[in-house]
Amino acid sequence: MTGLPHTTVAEMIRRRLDQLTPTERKAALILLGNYPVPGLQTVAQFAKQAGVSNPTILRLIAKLGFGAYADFQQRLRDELEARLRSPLTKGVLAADAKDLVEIPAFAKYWESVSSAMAASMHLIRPSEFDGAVALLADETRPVTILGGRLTSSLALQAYLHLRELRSNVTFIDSQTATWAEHLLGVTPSNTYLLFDIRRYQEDVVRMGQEAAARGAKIILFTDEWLSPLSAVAEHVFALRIAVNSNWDSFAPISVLIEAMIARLSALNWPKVKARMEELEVIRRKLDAG
Amino acid sequence: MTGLPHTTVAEMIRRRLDQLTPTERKAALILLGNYPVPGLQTVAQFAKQAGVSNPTILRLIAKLGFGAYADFQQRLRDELEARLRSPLTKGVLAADAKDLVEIPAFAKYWESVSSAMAASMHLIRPSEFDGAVALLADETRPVTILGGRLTSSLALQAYLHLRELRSNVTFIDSQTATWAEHLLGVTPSNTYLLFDIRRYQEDVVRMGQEAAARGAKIILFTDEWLSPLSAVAEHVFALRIAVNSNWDSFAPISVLIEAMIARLSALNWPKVKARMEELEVIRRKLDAG
DNA sequence: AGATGTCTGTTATTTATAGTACAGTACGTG
DNA sequence: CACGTACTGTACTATAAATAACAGACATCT
Repeated sequence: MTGLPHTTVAEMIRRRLDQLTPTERKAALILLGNYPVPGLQTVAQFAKQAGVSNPTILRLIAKLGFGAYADFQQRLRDELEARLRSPLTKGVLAADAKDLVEIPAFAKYWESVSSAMAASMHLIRPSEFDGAVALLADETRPVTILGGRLTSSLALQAYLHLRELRSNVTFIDSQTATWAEHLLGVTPSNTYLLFDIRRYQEDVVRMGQEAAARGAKIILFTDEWLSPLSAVAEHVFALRIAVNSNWDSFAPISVLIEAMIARLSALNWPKVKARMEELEVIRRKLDAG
Repeated sequence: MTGLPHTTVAEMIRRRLDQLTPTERKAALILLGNYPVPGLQTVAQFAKQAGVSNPTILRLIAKLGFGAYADFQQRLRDELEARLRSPLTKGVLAADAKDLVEIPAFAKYWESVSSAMAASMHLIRPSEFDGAVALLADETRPVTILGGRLTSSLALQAYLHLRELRSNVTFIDSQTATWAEHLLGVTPSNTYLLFDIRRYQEDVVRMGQEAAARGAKIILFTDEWLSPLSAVAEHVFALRIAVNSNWDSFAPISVLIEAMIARLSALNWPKVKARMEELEVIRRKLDAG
């Protein structure tokens, strides 16, 4: 996370290539050829791959200015991380380092969120995603959406978008008093979209369990520590939401919702388009009147 | 070098993620988050980065089927080499996408959101960010939050979090009938937090203009095409929300909200902490009663 | 041709790393 | 409430690694 050196190891080598002895150069070229993988091996492995002896490698990295082989490897890993980092933060850090400007608070947070998002993406199984989308696409299945104290903004996001795409979508608000009535009509043909992250909210959990008991299929959005609801849910999406803050980030979950909406919308676009146009007409009428 | 195994370590982890113990999962997620760099470190470094103990790492890689940590690292290096050989266009995504027969829908969307977020980050001026945070931090200024038809989920997110941090926060819901009354009490000591993206919603715009006319300071979250409200707003955050979908992504705006919350929360943590603890006590009392 | 300096590999030493055994903790179960 | 089980970290050991010291080979210059 700290500021990266301006020059890469590869550059350092290229600059001093003619100052190296023949065997050292041999090793250096092997490194550049498959950069930076050979340098991530042990000295012995690197040496063997280059066809030189152990100390030659050590002398090479010493000439490059490293005090120890471990330092050299650390530098390679830092470079690699910066290079593989999601496009999100790639440019930012370099630019800020160049300007010698202190990284603003939001940029640090941004970076943290981006890595949570990258990690989260790997936690989604494509089949699970498709399964959930299929459930949501089925207009014969009413969809009910519910979130916790904080996550209800996510629930609302899902609701506001989903209702543009299809009918039979219900949002359950925070007024727990009304929840019992919602449960009354639950049958196995219901789909529940639930949001529950740490610290898991008892009433939401109970609500989900009851819905599941009545046969409803549940799609759950939770964190890596898994809401108790994961036991009864048909589809569980456990994302990485811990970030560099006292608060969890909703971004990964939010993006997953959007991805589902995008997919849903793309899958039956003609139908969705027709619906939205109709909606538009009605809205205009209401506004005019 | 012989043919590489078809499954990557990342894939293996994803498949068995639910069979891992909590701490093992923690380590696994760290690896996936900066894949594959953490795994190229020593066991001790990896463990420290993940905040787990040495043996946990070893148990993890044992569960993945590796006989020794060295084997595990060798596999990571092999993957990395194969991956870097082909033109590295899109970092992690591209490489992992190759593993799968075809890039899953959500991965494409993810990529698109990532670049929108990266672009958005550059559109934020640090001074503007600090200014807005300062406004929100000022408890003598009541904060009113309002969003449009779809963006009200963002408004709700801001509201739910902000009210944890400070008092005097109001959320205006979509019932336009009540809006006039909200305007009645507006003075120059009011702060309005508004969300308005294309296609800009007339009623929200009018509401903001009227509040501005009465002296309220306005913080506006909008898109790069700028809501008409930007003319009257004190602080304007114009982010890039267009993505590879029929719908705009809320993620950049959402992350900006979170960044502000995080900043606010960090700036006066003792006070915030005290408030949250008090809230917790009250909530428990209500639940019990 | 002999001597000197440079380069390189082999062997020995030391450091730190991976791996193991064990014990404490928390959690669920009878 | 006691028991058993699963999980996790601490302390230790064996091992493999990096590094240092040494010696031979080669080339170059006097």
